[in-house]
Amino acid sequence: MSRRGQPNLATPGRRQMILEAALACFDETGVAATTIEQIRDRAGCSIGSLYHHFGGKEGVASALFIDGISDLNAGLLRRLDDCSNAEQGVRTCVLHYADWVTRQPELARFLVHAREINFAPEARAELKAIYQRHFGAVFTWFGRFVLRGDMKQLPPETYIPIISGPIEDYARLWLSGRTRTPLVEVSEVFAEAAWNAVRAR
Amino acid sequence: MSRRGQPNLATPGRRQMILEAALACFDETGVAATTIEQIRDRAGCSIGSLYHHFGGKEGVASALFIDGISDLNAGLLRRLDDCSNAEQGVRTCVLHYADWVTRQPELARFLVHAREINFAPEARAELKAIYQRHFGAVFTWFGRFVLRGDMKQLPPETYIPIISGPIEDYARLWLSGRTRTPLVEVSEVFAEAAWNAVRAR
Amino acid sequence: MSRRGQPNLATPGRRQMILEAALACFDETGVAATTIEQIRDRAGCSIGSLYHHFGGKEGVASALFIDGISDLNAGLLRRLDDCSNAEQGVRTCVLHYADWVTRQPELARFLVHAREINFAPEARAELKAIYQRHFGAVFTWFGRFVLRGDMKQLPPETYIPIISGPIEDYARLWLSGRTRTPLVEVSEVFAEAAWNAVRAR
Amino acid sequence: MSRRGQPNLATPGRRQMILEAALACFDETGVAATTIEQIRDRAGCSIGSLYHHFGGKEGVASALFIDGISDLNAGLLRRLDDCSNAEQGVRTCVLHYADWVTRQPELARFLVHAREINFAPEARAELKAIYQRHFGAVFTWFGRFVLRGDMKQLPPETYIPIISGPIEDYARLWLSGRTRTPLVEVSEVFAEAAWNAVRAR
DNA sequence: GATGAATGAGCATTCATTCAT
DNA sequence: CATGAATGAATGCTCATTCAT
Repeated sequence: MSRRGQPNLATPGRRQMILEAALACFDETGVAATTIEQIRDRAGCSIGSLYHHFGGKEGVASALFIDGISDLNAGLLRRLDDCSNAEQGVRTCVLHYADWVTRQPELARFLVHAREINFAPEARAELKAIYQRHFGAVFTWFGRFVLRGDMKQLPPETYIPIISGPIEDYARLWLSGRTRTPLVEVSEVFAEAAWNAVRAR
Repeated sequence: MSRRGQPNLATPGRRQMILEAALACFDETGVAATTIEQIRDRAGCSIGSLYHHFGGKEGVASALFIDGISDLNAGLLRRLDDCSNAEQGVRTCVLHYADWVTRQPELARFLVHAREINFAPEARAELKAIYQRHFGAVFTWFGRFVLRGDMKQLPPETYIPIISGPIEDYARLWLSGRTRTPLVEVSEVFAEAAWNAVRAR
Repeated sequence: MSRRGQPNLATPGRRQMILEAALACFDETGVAATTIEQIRDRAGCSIGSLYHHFGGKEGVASALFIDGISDLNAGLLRRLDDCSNAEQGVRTCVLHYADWVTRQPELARFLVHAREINFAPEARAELKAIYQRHFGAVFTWFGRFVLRGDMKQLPPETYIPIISGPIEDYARLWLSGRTRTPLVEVSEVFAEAAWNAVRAR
Repeated sequence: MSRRGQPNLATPGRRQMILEAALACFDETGVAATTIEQIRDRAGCSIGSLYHHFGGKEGVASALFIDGISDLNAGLLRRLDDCSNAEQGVRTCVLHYADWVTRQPELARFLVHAREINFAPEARAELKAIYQRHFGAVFTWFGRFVLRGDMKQLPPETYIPIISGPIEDYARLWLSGRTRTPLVEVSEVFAEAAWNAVRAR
């Protein structure tokens, strides 16, 4: 998942250390409130090094976000490959999100708060391309089941909120500590609700 | 809905002008990035005046947020009063949110981005009380229908994400300009999906 | 010569103190190399105050430059008023420059090094207007003597370099300490040379 | 004119490429504002290489300046060799400067802005020696005509400002784009003015 | 000779907040 | 209640310079 060839595969390398330090800081303090100095402290590198590699806080946040969203997306597409009907597909969307968030809550918290990030134009473009590719693949996957009559025919832009909205909402709740029931204990409920919301009758 | 006795009901007064200016600034620049100076410019008042009335930027944001959330909540409870069964109640939750966001998008955008606000302890306490009162009333309203078997029996903390998650997700999409289809054109779809997700079979 | 109404005529006021401190710093260290901190130290004010009044180093330099050039120009026009023929006018241009530079060498040094200043667009516009007004007046004054045949008819843009170039060149030399002979001791030589360069034969 | 023995006369070599890149940068951005990084970009070399050859930005600027001034001076002495009287000599000083500036405006612009350069002590010493040698030769050349009574007897330090000041002033004007009339079109005017300013009557 | 990652002192700038008028 | 000059801690960022490879 590393986005650039590393000169040395053995050591984690400055780049990776900075990314990890930044994620921890963002998670504790929020992206906006985190200072370059805090990241520098935690990564144990110099300010110059940080700028050399990422060009600033936004650069770090962008790299982190793009890596994270790419991993989340790739995981879903892999799991959809093993599904053979609409219900499995819908449930997988919900369950994969719950699993992924449970496994890496810091990164999840970061992605969820991403609204604060001021992406540079290039990062913005890269993100847009990633989204288009991903949602293109997802819609292609589900399209046949809608055509076949297994799923309701709905305005296209409503499928994602209907299927993923509730589990994302609950994940936000859990990530922020406002509920203690783990995601995995309720993910089946959300999977069931999602399927009921879009299945054809 | 005004939270403090006003010395003069006729004039909008400094207080209100500042709140309006702040909302516009928050909407354009984001809460964190908005400076006192920008609010001052727009409100046409002095820095001192702003501090006199609200004690700082967070004070303005808190007042705005509490007024907004109170209005949103009160509206829902009023409309639930006119409902007589579970399906009407569930649909009303979705439709009221869609209506309210459509009528005051700036305020909605502000509430949605509220994560950035650093509420003072008192404001935090006031908010908590408001939420408890509100959700207590809402759960009381729906409780009998669950007991009566009209709605599924689910883990309590999942009802709100399941019913409101999708429309809130879509509202975020629309408020940020990433979709052009107005909320009212799809709110029926979300109301239907919500009801299907929680109705008993 | 103060460019803004002062709230208090008795005290020099922060504004003026900052200008004086800045001139001293610019003179010792050069505009580019002078730091805000140095000006702040010398003026005995806070950083915020400096920004409040001038918006940064360039703002201070602009104000200083505009005040200085205005004073230099105004003095010349006043002295030209007392001249009644071309020779007196030409000599006055040279002698006034020499006198002015001798009287306020720090300010002169600053004006001469002004190339380094990064004027804000507004300051640039104000300067342009000042130059146009000044040189308009000067050319009007001399115009009749050219028409009358007292002075050579030359390409218009060559008069100023020919008349003022030598004394300005020498002033630069003297201001930088590369010659020790005071301006006043040689200004008659330059006045004579200037007149010989442009007089009609 | 190369100042160090080159290992290879055929290729322009890193050294020359860096000098050319630096001149272009200095011309566009000014010496003080140009960064090592910009020069590196343009020269297509590494930072290390730049330091290896010149020891830093000032080193590049010094080399450029010394090469430039040497070329300008040498050209004048060559042309003075062909002159046989005072008037020809004076006119040549003016015309040579105009020609040289016209032929290499970027280098001329750089020499004119040289005030910003922070020469190293050795460079400073080398420059001083160059100036002494040059002006010694020039004064020797002109000396006999002053003694012979062809030129006015003036304070020695005023000759250069009087003869060269106007054309240098105009060159600055033209190099900065504030006048559009080419130097060659007015250089005769300045040559004439210079001669009139110093000729004996 | 060439490379470029690493360094960190140094600087400009912002902005919330105070308080005398 | 209103004003806005004054404050200065906090922060982002630049850029010359070093040095191991």
